[in-house]
Amino acid sequence: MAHQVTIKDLARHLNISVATVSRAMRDMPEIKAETRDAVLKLAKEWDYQPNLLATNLVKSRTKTIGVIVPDLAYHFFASVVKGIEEEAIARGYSLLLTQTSELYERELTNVQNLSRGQVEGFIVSISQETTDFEHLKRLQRKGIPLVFFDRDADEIDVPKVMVDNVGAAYEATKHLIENGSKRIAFLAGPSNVTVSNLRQSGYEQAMKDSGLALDETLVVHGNYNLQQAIDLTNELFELKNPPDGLVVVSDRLAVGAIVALRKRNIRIPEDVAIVSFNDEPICSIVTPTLSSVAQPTFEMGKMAITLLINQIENPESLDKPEVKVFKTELKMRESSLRVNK
Amino acid sequence: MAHQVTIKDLARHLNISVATVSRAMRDMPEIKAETRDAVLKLAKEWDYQPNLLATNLVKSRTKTIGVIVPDLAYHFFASVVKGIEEEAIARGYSLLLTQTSELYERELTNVQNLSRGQVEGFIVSISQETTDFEHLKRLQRKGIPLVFFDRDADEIDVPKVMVDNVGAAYEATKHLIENGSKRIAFLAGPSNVTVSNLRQSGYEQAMKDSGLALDETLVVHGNYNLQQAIDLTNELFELKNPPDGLVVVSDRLAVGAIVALRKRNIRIPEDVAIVSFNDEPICSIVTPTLSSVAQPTFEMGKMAITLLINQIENPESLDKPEVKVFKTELKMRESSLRVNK
DNA sequence: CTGAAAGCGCTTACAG
DNA sequence: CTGAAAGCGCTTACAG
Repeated sequence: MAHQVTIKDLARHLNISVATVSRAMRDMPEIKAETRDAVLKLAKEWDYQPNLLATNLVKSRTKTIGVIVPDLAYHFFASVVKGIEEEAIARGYSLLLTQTSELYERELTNVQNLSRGQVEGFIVSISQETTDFEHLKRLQRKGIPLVFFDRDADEIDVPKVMVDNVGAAYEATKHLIENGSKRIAFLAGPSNVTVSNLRQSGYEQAMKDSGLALDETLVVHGNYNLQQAIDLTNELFELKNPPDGLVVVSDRLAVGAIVALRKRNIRIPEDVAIVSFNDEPICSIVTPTLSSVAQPTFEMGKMAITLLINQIENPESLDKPEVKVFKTELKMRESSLRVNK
Repeated sequence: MAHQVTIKDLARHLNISVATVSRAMRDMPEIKAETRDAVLKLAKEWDYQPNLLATNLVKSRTKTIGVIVPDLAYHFFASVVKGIEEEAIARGYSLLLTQTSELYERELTNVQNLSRGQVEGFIVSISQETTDFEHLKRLQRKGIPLVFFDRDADEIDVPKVMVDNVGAAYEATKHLIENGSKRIAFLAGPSNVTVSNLRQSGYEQAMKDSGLALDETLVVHGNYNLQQAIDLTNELFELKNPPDGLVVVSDRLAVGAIVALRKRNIRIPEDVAIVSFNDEPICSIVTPTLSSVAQPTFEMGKMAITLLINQIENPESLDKPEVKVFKTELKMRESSLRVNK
C-alpha cells in the first residue's frame, strides 16, 4: 500500500468534506446518522484510524506521560511502573516508557526528546550517575509537570513519592540488634544516591540509639552490581574484626552477600544476620530466605501518576508540592531470625 | 509560562521568517553564519526545541519503533529489549516500549494506538492470551513492517528471531537421560504458546530416540505463575509413579518446582534432576544452582531491530522474510549433575 | 542567502 | 446537518 489512508481519502470517496468525516469519526451528535454510518463503514473497510500526530498537534494535548526509570530489569522499578500503567490506562493516559540503564547521558536525551511535544509530564527516578539536574530544572522552567519517585533530586521542589527510608533502615537495624547483632555493617549504594544515604543515616541512628559503636570501616559503597557486592562482602569479612550483622541497601546486593558468605562457609543468621530492602520475590527463594523491607510499589506508582495528572489538569494550583511518604513493612525471614539469641 | 516557545516566536523576535529559523536550527549550509548564530543563541536562551509532533507529521517519518512485549519484569524480555535499545540508539531510532502484562486486550490497544502514525514498525512478542492475530495481520495489510521474536504467530509470514527450541529441549532432555533420569516430566507453559509447544516436541523426540516411555500424565501445563508451578509440581510428585527428571519450560517455573520439592524433602538432583530454560541470573543463586538453556538475548534484540530497520529502509525488497534461528547453550549446574549415576 | 506559500493530517469556530 | 477556512508547528520546493 502506497500510503496510509487519511481523512482526505475518505472524504473524496464519499463526496463529503473532511470536516464531516472528522466529526463522524468522533461520533459527534450533529452528524446525520446516515452520513456517520457511511463514514464508519468505509473507515472500517479501509482500516482507517486518525493519525495521532496530527490530532495531538492540533489539540496541543497528547494525553501521554513520559516515564523515565534507571532499569526495568530491577524488580522494584518494573513493579512501580505496573502501578503507573494501571492508573494511566484507567485515566485515559498513555505512557512513554524509557530506561536510562543508569546512564546520565541516556537520561538527558530521554528527557529532551520526550519534552519536544511528546508528553505532558514526566515521572522520573534518576539514574545513579546523575549529579547535574539542569535537564530537569529546564522542565520546571518550561512549566512541564514533573514527579519524582524513589530517587529524587533534593534541590528540585516538585511532588515526590517516597518511603520513609530513614525510619525503615532504623527499624531494620534495630531488628538485627534485637536478634543479637552488635557489630553491624552497612552495605550501601553509590554515595550520590539519596535513597542509600537516607538508609545509611537510619542505620547510624539505630546504632547510636542502641549504644553500639559506629565503625566507619563497616560502611562500604557499591553500585548495584552483583559481583561488586560479592567483593565488598569479602572485604568486610577479611577484617580483623568482621561484622556479625549486615544491613544491605537492596536485595540485589544482599544476594551477592549471601553468595559470598556461603562460599566462605559463614553461617546465616548464626554468624551474621542479614536484612535488606525491596522484598523482591527472590527473598523467598534464596537460601536462607532473606529478611527485607517491603515497599508498596504498586501504590507508589499509582500515587506518582495521580500527583502528575493533578498537576497537568490543574496547572494553576499554587499548592506547595506534596511529598507522599509511604509506610514500609519489614518482612522477617530466616536470614535475620536467630532462634537462640 | 503560558505556552511552549515555537519557531514563530523566534522568527518574530528576530524579525526573520520561520523558514529561516527552521533552516538555521538544522544547520543548513545556505544560511548565513550570522543569522544562524543569532537563531541558535536565542533558541538556547529560550530553551527552544522543535516540536517533534510537527516535524514528524510533515516528514511522515518518526524514526520510532514500537516494541511490544508480554512483561518487562521477565528477565528474558528485559534483556532482549536492552539489545533492541542499543542498536536503536546506534542507528538513530527511538523506541516506544510497551508491555501487555500477558493480556490480549492490552496488546490490541497498544498495537492500534502506536499504528496511528506514531511508529514506523513493530517488534512484537505476543502475549500468552493472544489467539486472534487480526490486529497483527492488519499491520501487514497496511504495509507497516513487523518482526517477531520468541513468541510468534505461525500464520504471519514476517521476519522472526527465534532460537532452535526443539533442538534445545532435545539437548536438555538428553542431558537428563545421560545423567540417569528415565521417567522425565515436562512442565510446560500455556498450550497456545508456540515456544512451549516446540520445547515439548524436542522433549518428546529425545524420549523416543532414547527408547523411553512417553507418559502423558507427565506433561503438565501452567502459565508463568510461581504458585501454579508449585501446585503442578506437587501434583506430579503425588503420582504413584513420580518422575525422576524434570524439564521445565522456564526458570521462573523451575524455581517454583524447586521450592515445592524442597518442602517435600525430595533431593535435587539425586531424586529428581532438573533442567530449564532462559539462564536467568537466579539460576546461579538458587539452591541447588539450576541447569538452564541460555539464549543470546542481547544479540537476539539487535537482530530483531536490524531486520525491522531493513524492512523500513528497503520497503521494496521482495525477499522472503528471514527467520533467524539463534544457537542456545546448555549451562549445566548442580540441579542436573549427578556425581554418581 | 532569505521569504512566501503550500502542505503534512487533523480539528474547530463560523456561516449557512 | 454540512462545508470552507484557518490553524496546530513544522519543512520544503520555488522564486528572487
